[in-house]
Amino acid sequence: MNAALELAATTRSLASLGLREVARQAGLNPNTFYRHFKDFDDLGVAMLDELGAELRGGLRERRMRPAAKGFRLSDLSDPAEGLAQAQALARESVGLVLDFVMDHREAYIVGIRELHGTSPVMRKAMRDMLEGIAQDMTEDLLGVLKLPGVEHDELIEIARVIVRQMVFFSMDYLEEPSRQKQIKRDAERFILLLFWGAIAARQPGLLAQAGLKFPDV
Amino acid sequence: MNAALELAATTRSLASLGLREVARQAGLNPNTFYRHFKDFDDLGVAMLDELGAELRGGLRERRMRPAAKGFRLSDLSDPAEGLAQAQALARESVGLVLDFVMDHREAYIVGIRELHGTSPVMRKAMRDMLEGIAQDMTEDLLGVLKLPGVEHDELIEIARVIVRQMVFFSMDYLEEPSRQKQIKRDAERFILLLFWGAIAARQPGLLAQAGLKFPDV
DNA sequence: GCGCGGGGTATACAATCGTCTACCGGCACA
DNA sequence: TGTGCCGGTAGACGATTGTATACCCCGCGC
Repeated sequence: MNAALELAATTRSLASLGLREVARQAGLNPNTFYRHFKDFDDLGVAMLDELGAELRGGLRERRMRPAAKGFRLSDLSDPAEGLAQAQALARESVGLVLDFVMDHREAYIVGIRELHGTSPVMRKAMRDMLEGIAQDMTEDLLGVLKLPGVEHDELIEIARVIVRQMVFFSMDYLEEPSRQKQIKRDAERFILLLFWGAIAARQPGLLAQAGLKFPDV
Repeated sequence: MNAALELAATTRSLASLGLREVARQAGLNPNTFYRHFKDFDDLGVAMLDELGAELRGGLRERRMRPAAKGFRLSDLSDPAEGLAQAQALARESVGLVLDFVMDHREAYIVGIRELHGTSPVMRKAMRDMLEGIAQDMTEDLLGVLKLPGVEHDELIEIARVIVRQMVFFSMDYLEEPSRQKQIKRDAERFILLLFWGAIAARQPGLLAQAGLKFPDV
């Protein structure tokens, strides 16, 4: 698996790897590959299991860190408070994801490639992992902050959108080191815009005074 | 180019195509390839130029269609009116993109694959095209609707985010035909949430009454 | 009338590929 | 004490690949 990652980091595609190639890199006989994996998909899934678990676990853990925990408040009805928490949480989570991708540069790039890649198996595995992260995020958010009137079903939709958008932000972050601060800012802002929209959309009375009504899509 | 597209639609990756393979499919001699393209990147860019122009042009054209034009109002200061327009425009544009990807299924899938693919050249070409679409969208939006207080710089940020998110929505749309109505709804809702957030964030007086203030990121 | 170059072809080359069959050492376990 | 099997090896197979060299024909411009 290490050999495959090293090769993919330069060749930059798992599917395009030859099994002889990785065997050579690993200093093993080509046939030995079959002793461990039946497919290249098999290898890919195994790698994703490792790295994916690390990312997902890391995200959860860091969401529970002091910095985040400091914002844990019990049920609060003040929307402004909720928004302030959302901001802090967004900043924490964005920083965390971007740190992770910097720490696992090659693995991350290779992984993202598989997200729209050739193998249906890998595509599904990647999607499932992103979905899992979105689920985690929803759960954590529900526990940590109360966005007034925003329920689970709505929150997970938002979480999915955030996770997917972070794929792009992360790629930019890796590929344009000079713009990293700016990108981080944009990502945070994007998330807040969504929360802001979600809160406002569910507070009809709040904006009704101005003649505004969120369209019922 | 047709041969390459046909092959990529089944093999589903441009980079993984062999030049002998496409030559065979095209009924030509392998070496003939070199008479037209020096690289596979070269071929890819040529294909993207064709299809990309069609998508981009189609989008602009359909944004100017009667259905969209009906919503063209001159400078209006009523935010509610702006939001209603935004909704109609979002619906029109989403429908348009999703129609296009349905009409160019294979080409679209192949293209998206290159967005995070192996070749730096193709990646850049794809990014540039998406950026172009975002620019178009910004321009059109500025012409058609006035979101109070939302300026060009802010709008293009939103446009970029929308375009990228539509990449995912489109893939879902293609791969889960049974959920198409739902996906279309989600996409529209996502866009509205953004606009909603943008409007609200720029109307401090509007929500200040409720003690809300959009954080200054 | 001639040259030349653009599009197309034929053949050949060395590499690499995935897979098949067969062999082997060691460890677990009966 | 023996027997399986797990991880690793060796060699060979036919297929396919990218590219190099060389030949070809048609049409256009001088």
